[in-house]
Amino acid sequence: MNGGKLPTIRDVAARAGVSVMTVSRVANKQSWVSPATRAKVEKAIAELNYAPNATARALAGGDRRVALLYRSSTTSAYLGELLLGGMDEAARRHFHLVVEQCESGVPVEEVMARIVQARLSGVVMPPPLCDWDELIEALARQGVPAVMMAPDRVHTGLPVVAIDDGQAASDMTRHLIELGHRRIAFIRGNPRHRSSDRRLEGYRRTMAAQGLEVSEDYIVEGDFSYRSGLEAAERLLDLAVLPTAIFACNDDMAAAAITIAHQRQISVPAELSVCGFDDTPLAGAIWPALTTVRQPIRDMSRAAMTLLAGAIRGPGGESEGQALARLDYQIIRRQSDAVPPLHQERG
Amino acid sequence: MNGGKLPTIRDVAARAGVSVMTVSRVANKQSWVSPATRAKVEKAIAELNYAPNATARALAGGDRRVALLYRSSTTSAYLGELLLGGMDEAARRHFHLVVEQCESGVPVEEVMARIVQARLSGVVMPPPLCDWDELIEALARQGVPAVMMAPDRVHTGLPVVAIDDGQAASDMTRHLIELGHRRIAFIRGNPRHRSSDRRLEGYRRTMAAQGLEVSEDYIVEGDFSYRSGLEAAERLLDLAVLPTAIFACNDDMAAAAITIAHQRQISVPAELSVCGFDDTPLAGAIWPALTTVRQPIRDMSRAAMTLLAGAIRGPGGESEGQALARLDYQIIRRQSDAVPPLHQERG
DNA sequence: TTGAAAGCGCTAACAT
DNA sequence: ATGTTAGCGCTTTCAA
Repeated sequence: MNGGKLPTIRDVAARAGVSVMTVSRVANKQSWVSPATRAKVEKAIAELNYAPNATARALAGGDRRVALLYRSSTTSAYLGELLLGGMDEAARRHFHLVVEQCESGVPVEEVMARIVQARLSGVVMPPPLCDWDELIEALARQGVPAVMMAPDRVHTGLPVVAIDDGQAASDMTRHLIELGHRRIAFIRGNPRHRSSDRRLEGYRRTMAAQGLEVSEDYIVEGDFSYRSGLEAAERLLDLAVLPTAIFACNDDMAAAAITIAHQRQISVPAELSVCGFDDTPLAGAIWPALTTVRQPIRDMSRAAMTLLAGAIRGPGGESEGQALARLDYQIIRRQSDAVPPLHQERG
Repeated sequence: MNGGKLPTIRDVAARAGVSVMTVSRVANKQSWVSPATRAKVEKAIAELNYAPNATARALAGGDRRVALLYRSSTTSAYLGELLLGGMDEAARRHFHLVVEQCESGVPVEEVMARIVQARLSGVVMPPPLCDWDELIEALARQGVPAVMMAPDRVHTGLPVVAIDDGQAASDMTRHLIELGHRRIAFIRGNPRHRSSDRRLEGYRRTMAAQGLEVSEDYIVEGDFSYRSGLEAAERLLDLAVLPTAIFACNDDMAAAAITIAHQRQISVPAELSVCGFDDTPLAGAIWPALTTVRQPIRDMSRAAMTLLAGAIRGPGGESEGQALARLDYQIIRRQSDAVPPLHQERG
């Protein structure tokens, strides 16, 4: 052995009787190498148990660093999903994936400085960062490729990965209507997140399409937090004419609605159906388990990496232009939705 | 500007009128540099907005790569917490933190090969990896420093970070007893996880200390999953003499117990108190919100990094010896525990 | 206290 | 199809 040290490309070259360049070519499955030479090199690689040194490769200019930006407000579960999705895709493309915290209190210039100094050749921006306009503009000015995950509004010229929020909300609304619900209430998310608006629109559109009037009392505002869901649900269940279903903009608020219903002895789903959005782990662990819309975060993160790879080109090169990955959502039906009370009587 | 390129150590040296070595010393706050020289260099660094290139630094032999190993069975929430805790600590110590998946199906040799080839100078092993004996032995043989997070049994000579599971369970049990409970049931976790056993022991010890007999019917087995909690709770609530409290080995199983109670119209906490362990996000989002023991995963991950740093020494150097970081747990009281029914009548 | 030289392990650009 | 020559940006000797 080489003194306890790992074999280098030079060791392989020596053993195979070729130059290091040839080994490099074989290792990168690049360029033309004669089958005979390739075989020799591969044999040497196998015998030495050689694996290229990622650091050296990166220094020499091969690899690139891309970052997964996140806000501290991101839940660890979401972050974990992003990571699990992004990692292998990044590795496959010889990207180094680094995770960078990025707070809103910090001035954009400072964030940009960090990004530049970290030698990042691209960034993935999950919500809510993907809606920080100043940052997006600064990135564009500096020519740092970025891909947005589930942004509120689609910035022209930027790659985006998302599901169709409006369509998903529409589908869920239709599902409730088909169950027989007529009085369906809606808990909005933070008004600054436009994804909330798009979900609201999907809901409105479908209600209208089915000829169902929506009282404005039935649309209450939340901010995606469990707490806000508590308040929203109370307002809803204080109404003179109770809704038979509540569709919340995310799972936390839906869980809150279920909690309030419990407290008021309103049975879910017998008397009240409650649906959420996101399919967080919470959805399966509350009682009754939540019917919700699943966003494939992990797949979206993977797709974001792929898009980012496309957007990263030679330094100063022009951007790849817009790209959009629309991923499939799924309505996960559990136990929080049912035929409304009136229908049950009739049946 | 240097043609759009980032300033290198050489640019700084030139501008400060010193050698690159001096700049390197200043950048690393190392060795002796005269205050005057240091000032000059720092000025140049500031003016150029210089930041050392981590990749180059790593290649030249400065930095080290440490890995956070994980199993695919790890929830993304847990992984996220590990990451959030470990990252800054790793960065502060000039460690590159990489995240590596590590399945149980794979032979140990293969895992070791990956670890060696990835040039890892240390690994953090969260559960359940920290209880894979063969891997631990292989790591020791190869001299790869590793620190265990919340392992089932304490391997001599290995750094460990954990909370006192037994004491925490004991505290929670005492809390229930002080509320007035006498018939306290226990849902165990996977029997292969000894942390489950330690929690059970803590429970048993405290029950005994208070002179309370524990029927073996009151101790049922789960495997940490929500599903298993469902079954365990059903067995418990099928008993002739119902417990007034259920203490589950983790939050998922506690949530399951609450679900079953709901289904049987048993009011929680009025008729049945339910407590969990871990304080996952789930705990705060179910109804009633779960009283549970909080493990400071993030802090534990941070502590693990610190221990790992201590364990990593010059190549072939002797290990630092054993180290143990015992972190503080906390009993988070929410709404799932209360005085038992009988006491209420008396009061 | 500071500097000069020699790489770390690899790849890009040019030979051949 | 394969080899040669230069570095990438930093740190580590060793000298001054």
